[in-house]
Amino acid sequence: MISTTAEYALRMMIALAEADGQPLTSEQLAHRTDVSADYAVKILQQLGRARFVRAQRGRGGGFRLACDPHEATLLDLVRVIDPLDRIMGCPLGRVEHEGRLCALHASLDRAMGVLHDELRSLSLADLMEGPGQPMCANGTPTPLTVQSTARNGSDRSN
Amino acid sequence: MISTTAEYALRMMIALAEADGQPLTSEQLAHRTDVSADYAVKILQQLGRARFVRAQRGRGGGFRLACDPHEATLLDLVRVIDPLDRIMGCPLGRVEHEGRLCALHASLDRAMGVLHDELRSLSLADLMEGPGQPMCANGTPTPLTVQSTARNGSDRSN
DNA sequence: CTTATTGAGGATGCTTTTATCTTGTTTCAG
DNA sequence: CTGAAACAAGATAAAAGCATCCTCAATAAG
Repeated sequence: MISTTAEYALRMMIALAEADGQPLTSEQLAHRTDVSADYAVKILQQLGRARFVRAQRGRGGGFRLACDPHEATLLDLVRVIDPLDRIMGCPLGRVEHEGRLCALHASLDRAMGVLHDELRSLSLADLMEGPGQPMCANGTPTPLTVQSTARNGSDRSN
Repeated sequence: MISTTAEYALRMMIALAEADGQPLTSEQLAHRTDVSADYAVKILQQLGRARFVRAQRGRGGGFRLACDPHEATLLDLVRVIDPLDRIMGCPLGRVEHEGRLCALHASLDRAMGVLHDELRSLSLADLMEGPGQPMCANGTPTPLTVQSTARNGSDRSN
């Protein structure tokens, strides 16, 4: 659904938001979010070009949040990395489907729509954990493991 | 959101559903759905192993639908190709987040949940076009072009 | 000014996904 | 039985995503 790089970006944005204005070096961010230091820099550069963070070079430098955590939505942040585009016209270029997508693409676009809505409904501030609840990642390097659910309706235990 | 291979799979399943029981060769399917013939076979094999289609070898053979178009959901079909997994436990393996995901992963899982719901709400039959409305793909090879929407609420013109 | 610190950005390599190629097996017609 | 039609499956190749490495530029301390 979203790329691993996009998840890294979200983790680092959360870490920066929790740092509350204080600059963090790429090394610190990488360690806190369990992202490799080299790759973290690359992602932070993309976030910088999108104006979500500001970088300060040299001694005492680092990265600081450059947006209001209550304003920046998950959708905004994810889309810095993943296009996550709505389907605007027939991907196959069929003229008769312009302005009126076929059932397949209309459905896929609708799915993208609900995904957009969901990701837009949450801000960076919503993802900040309280002081006692550390974010998922603080220097515990572990392999990524994810499992599958069969066919259960909705199931939002949150 | 979903891979191009998954979209190919959906296109071919629609073409098979519209063929109404009549077997279609991989060549015919590839042509109708604008997928390369070689790659189409690979995807059809995956759909066959998942029991959504049945293959008949030899002269006069081809692929036939092996499921009820009203029963097979988009979710079922897409997941033959893309895992599209819910997040069951902390992807970073943090013990304190097992059974209770952190805000980030809870949110990403919720987004995956609404995507599941949306894709599960539609069946293969829902994607079949009427006789006058040909599916998006009938031998018009054109590059895939998709565009982006800025920040517009919901926007389900469907 | 020199040096240490820190981000910027290009080059490179590894892995996964996407796509193609080649060989084999099944099936039917003649 | 032979040959053509058609799927099966492994090997290979090309492209995209993920990750690392190296050199350069900016900044601050001494």
